[in-house]
Amino acid sequence: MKEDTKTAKLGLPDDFICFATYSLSHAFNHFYRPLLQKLGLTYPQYLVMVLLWRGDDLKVKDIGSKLNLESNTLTPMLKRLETIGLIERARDAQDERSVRVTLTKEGKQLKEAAQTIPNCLTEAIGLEREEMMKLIKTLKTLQSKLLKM
Amino acid sequence: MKEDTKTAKLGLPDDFICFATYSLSHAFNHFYRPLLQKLGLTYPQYLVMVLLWRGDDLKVKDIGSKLNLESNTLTPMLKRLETIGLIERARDAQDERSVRVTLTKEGKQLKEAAQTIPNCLTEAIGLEREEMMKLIKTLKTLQSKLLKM
DNA sequence: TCCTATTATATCGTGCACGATTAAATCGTG
DNA sequence: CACGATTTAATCGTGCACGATATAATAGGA
Repeated sequence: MKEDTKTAKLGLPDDFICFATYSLSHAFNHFYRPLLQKLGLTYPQYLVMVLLWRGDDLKVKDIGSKLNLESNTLTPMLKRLETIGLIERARDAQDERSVRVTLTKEGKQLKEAAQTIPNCLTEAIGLEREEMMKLIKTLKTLQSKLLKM
Repeated sequence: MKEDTKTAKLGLPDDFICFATYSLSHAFNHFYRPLLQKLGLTYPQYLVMVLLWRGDDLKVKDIGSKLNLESNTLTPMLKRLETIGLIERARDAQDERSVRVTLTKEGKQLKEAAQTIPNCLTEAIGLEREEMMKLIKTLKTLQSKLLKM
């Protein structure tokens, strides 16, 4: 594209990488939207469901630390997932401060319908697994450096 | 709640590149927030300002195509930038469908205060220029594949 | 025990993301 | 020239992101 020459000329690669990430993040959102619409999920809701499919019965705190989100974002989101009948929320009997999140029968069943999604992505981007893992590692390294500041 | 538990041990599926991007995008947000707070800008607002600092007088459409955003997001955001006195919005005399966005004197002056931000990022991530350009190219390739679906 | 600090979740306000829709200007073709 | 199609912004509703704050439960120490 034209903006390549434009930005390169101005010598702001550092700005440019935040542009690239910002843009790519939206692109993933665009890509997933139609697939997730069939499941009745938004993208962040899908991430929560993936976590629960991998290990049911998580505290809000657990979900938050894995997705880097806090209760101000998660509480309303989990309430929506509860409203549509995919999860249940209940105070932990041992520690009433915590809320435990568990899958309902419907929530567990949805996993089947979601199985094809990762394959759709793999086909779309057409990267070898090893190449992809390398890229992911690079992105994670970058992220940890940013958050350490 | 230190970063090591937030990033290094992110319990997300390692083979989901979308998770890494999602997380990295938020990490950029976290990184920029305190720096931008001094300028009175949010992260998306900063991206718009960077575009305008690179080349003043852009149509809403131009900004949108570079940031992958549309008028439903941009119009309110640009109005806020106008309210705080950094930009001006005016219909294009040649084509009244378009709105041209230009920097005010204050908007141009803010560029000086923003000059240090890219250096902060460069120091934080510690990547060689060439390595960075390579990564950016990879991200852009990925994005174009996703959007082609 | 009581008191204070910490922890976990919830609430509120502002701003961004985006599908759907609307309205107006312009374009293209007959 | 006329008129339907396209283009460009704006508007609306819902959901997410997040700082600030509130509330209740628990932990730890004097």
